[in-house]
Amino acid sequence: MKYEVVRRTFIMKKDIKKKPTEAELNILRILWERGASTVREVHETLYPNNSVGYTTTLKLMQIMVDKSLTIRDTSQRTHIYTASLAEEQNQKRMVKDLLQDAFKGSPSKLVMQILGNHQASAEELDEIKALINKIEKNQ
Amino acid sequence: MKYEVVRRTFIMKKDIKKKPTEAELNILRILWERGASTVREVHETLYPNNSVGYTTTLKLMQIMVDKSLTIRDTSQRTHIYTASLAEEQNQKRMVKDLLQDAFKGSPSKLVMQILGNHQASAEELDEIKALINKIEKNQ
DNA sequence: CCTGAAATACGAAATACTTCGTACTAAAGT
DNA sequence: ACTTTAGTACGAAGTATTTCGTATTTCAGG
Repeated sequence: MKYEVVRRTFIMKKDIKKKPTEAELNILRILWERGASTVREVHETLYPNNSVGYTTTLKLMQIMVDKSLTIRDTSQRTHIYTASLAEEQNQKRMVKDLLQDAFKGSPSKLVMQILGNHQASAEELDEIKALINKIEKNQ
Repeated sequence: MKYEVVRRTFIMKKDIKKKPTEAELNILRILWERGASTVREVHETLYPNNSVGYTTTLKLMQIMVDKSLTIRDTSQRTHIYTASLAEEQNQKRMVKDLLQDAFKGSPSKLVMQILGNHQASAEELDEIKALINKIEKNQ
């Protein structure tokens, strides 16, 4: 029996998710924190003393729509933006990069560095230990 | 749009070491790995197939001297470069940034993310647990 | 309807980062 | 001494990213 191979060809220039730039990440952080927001809301949260102009934020957020980092609802005059990249996805990528770039791919070295340099509560430490125990059981 | 623009200009301390760029970090990695090296050594390690020109690497390493990211010994015709930023210092900064930028400053969240997504050996996990126990005793 | 505030659209300047070409210099081999 | 080779110096082109100015649009209040 022959199977018809149905190949869907996407012209997906727009769908390639490039790593967000520094400025884009700042905006994503606000969107993750606040949820769907207008340009003005993002702008005022990010630059309470207008250290950059409103149109700068606007432009950036428009670029992010092009790059598919955000989605926007244009049904009203004032557009509403939402992060399309999930916060967790981004965390995953950033950790992967850091691991690669600065810790020669060794997760344990990275973990030891964090624990050695940053305060965590007793509860948090226990939680981590519990996770380790769980991992050890499964492997 | 008429907004009163009130901008604040921050004047930065001059001796603050700026964060190395992507390309600079690539070079630093080689220097940390190999120790003191010539431009040619770094270049050939980094681009074994000459995907970028020699003078590009040279220029970058010269810029890094300006920024005090490296030190160089010019007593011989062929200069010898050394990383002035220690690898550990850099790791510390990068982790701090990641924590700040993507994990709302919560080290335990970050640790959990790493352990959940990256394979570590039983020995490494034990090592981490040992460290946690030590921390718990001291706090 | 008109006007003005508040929004979007968009080109382009400004800045930051990377790459390269060319000039020059010192050392080594002939 | 002369030529080749391997190095540095450095301006400037090429990209990527960020910022802004100006034009245009929409809507609400008089």
